[in-house]
Amino acid sequence: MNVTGHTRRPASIRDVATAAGVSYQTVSRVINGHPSVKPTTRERVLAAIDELGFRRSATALALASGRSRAVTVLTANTTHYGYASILQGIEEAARAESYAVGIGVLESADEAAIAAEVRRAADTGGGLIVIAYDPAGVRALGAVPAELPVVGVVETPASPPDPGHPWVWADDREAAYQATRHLLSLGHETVHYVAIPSSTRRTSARTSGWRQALREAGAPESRPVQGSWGPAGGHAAGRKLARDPAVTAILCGNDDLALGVLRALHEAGRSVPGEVSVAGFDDAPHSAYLTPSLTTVRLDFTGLGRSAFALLHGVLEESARVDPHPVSVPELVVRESSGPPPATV
Amino acid sequence: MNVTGHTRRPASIRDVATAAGVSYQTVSRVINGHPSVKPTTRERVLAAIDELGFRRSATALALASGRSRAVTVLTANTTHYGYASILQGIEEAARAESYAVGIGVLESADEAAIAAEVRRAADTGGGLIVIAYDPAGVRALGAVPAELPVVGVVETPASPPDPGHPWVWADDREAAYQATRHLLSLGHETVHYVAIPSSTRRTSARTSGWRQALREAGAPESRPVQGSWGPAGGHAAGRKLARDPAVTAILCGNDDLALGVLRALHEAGRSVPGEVSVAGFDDAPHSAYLTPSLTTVRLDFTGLGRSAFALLHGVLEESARVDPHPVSVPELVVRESSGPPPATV
DNA sequence: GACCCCTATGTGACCGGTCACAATCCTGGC
DNA sequence: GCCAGGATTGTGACCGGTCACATAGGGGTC
Repeated sequence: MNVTGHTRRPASIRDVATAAGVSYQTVSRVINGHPSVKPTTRERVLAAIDELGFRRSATALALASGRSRAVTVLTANTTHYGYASILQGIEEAARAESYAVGIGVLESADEAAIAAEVRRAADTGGGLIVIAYDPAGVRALGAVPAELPVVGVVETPASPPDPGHPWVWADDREAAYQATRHLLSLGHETVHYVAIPSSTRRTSARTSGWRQALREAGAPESRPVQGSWGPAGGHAAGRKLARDPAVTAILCGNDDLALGVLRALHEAGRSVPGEVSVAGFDDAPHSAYLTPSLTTVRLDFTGLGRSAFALLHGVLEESARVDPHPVSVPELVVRESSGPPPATV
Repeated sequence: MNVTGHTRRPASIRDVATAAGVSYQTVSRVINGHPSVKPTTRERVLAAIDELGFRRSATALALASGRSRAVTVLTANTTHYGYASILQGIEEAARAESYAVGIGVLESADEAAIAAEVRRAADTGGGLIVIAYDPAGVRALGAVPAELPVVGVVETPASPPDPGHPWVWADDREAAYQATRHLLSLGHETVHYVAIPSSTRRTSARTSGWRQALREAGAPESRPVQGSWGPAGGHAAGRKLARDPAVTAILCGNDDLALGVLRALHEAGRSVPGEVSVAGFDDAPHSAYLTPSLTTVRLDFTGLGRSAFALLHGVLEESARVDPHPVSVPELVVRESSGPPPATV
């Protein structure tokens, strides 16, 4: 029955209190579901709340109680498929717990800029989730003050930049291992690798999974070709590889790189999968519709995001602690872009 | 010189005040750059701030002053290229003005769910930007209470769902018009259209731009084929169109749809652009690397996001009002997927 | 009937800032 | 030397909630 007219200041608990003829504390008890409130009183208060259109101020709640029910996600990018999916997963889980989701983009990998961004995020209050798949993210994770509740979404669980912080990860190493084994099992002598920018100075999880598969098979190892995140990087790398007739199988650090590689091979007149097999990483939505459709490894980014939030939620609230390090299992998706090597050598 | 040890409560302005030997109000004046503070005093306060590592609480600021320096972006999706790019643009502009960016995903188009999400966003305080490219977004924009500062990113400026709210838009109509003209100019008798889900019950801006070009050229008009957002929808639509030998040119509502169409044509054995020309919409990063590379219309989504924020910023703060309805000019990008129709009919 | 405990409710202080107003200091003009 | 008036600085109340503690009524129990 909200027949109010003018744009006026929203109702506070004191407004509700006077309307219901009780004290503000009683109103507070009602909205918090405190047990010892007489049913009739509760009814009266609820009616007043309804009539005045009262909504509890998140700001005041945060200030008074300390707990803010908010997460800020720090990421280097929002447009890449993997990042965007993780974000979507976080948002989904956060919404279910009625947490607010904030986002901060780490535009530059510059120490000072990152520190500033981390401070800004910290000012917001609440928890932090840092997507640390790239140098900027890794630095940001490292720059988070120890007392702040934070969860990292990392590439390599073996080397968390800051041991005090919990993290989630997808098993990239296993995924790369599987993809490489798949290519080797088709008969390729070896597999070349086009890498995404490494998150650390050391080799990435994807790189080491690839290498491990080669070693186990006794296949010759080549240096990974350094790519970027997008198709342009893959295209450049693909041009180099296309010139080498010995190259018959290429694993790419993500599907966008693979797309660029595919294009470069096409331009060089090398057929896929006839002459060269290509495998991607991530199973982006478009990969199934490329021509040739792309063999890749599917990772559950959305689930990863949800896990990250669940973990943070556990850190923030005593209530439901969760399994510290959930791992999603990668799934090899074989499509048209991979096949046996050319018959004769 | 922050040699503090334990994890203790962050410093407040009163802590700074006692440390500097002044009143809390003076500290407030210093952090707000108020002119009438004696330089020596200011120095002392700044030193204390530095030493205690003081950071002004955004929460307390918001509560006390009312202004919250925050934007919440409401969107149906974060993973699609266009949406993600708009978001990135908003974040970029917001960061420059040191605004916090929140995000809420409209998972369902259900009225109640949307209303709940809008309320949640409103609770956060600050401004709202609603990406109203789809039914969920349009509804959300409509559900925003009149007193809330909000900017819509809409598809069709002609019919803003709520006239009270300002909006920005990219000239989708012009873009579709250009793309259609391009295909017609190559000699195609007509152009078929695979549509994205319309944001309104009426036809979308893209649809009407396409139709206008057909009318002006006196080309026969067909009913738009209803697609979805992703490549799967395009694939389904493409299969239908591939069966009709009269179809020689297809415009798609976005690049993902075009990808699906391309794939369907390939599977049906119809060559692109030999037998059929295809054009997309948006110029997603991967479109240049497809085979054939995709003719499309580039839209400056990031710029659109920046404009949206600028507009909201103007609404929120008296200071710098901006040009109410900035429009970015679409740019036709001709690539391999479009060409003249087959020689004989 | 005194005593105790539990239920139901109210009161004052506080979270960390801002705002409006009062109080003090200093300086120039006459 | 006195006073107006701007420059500086301080005080109390408030934003909208929460928290810790006090207060008033009922039942039991002995």
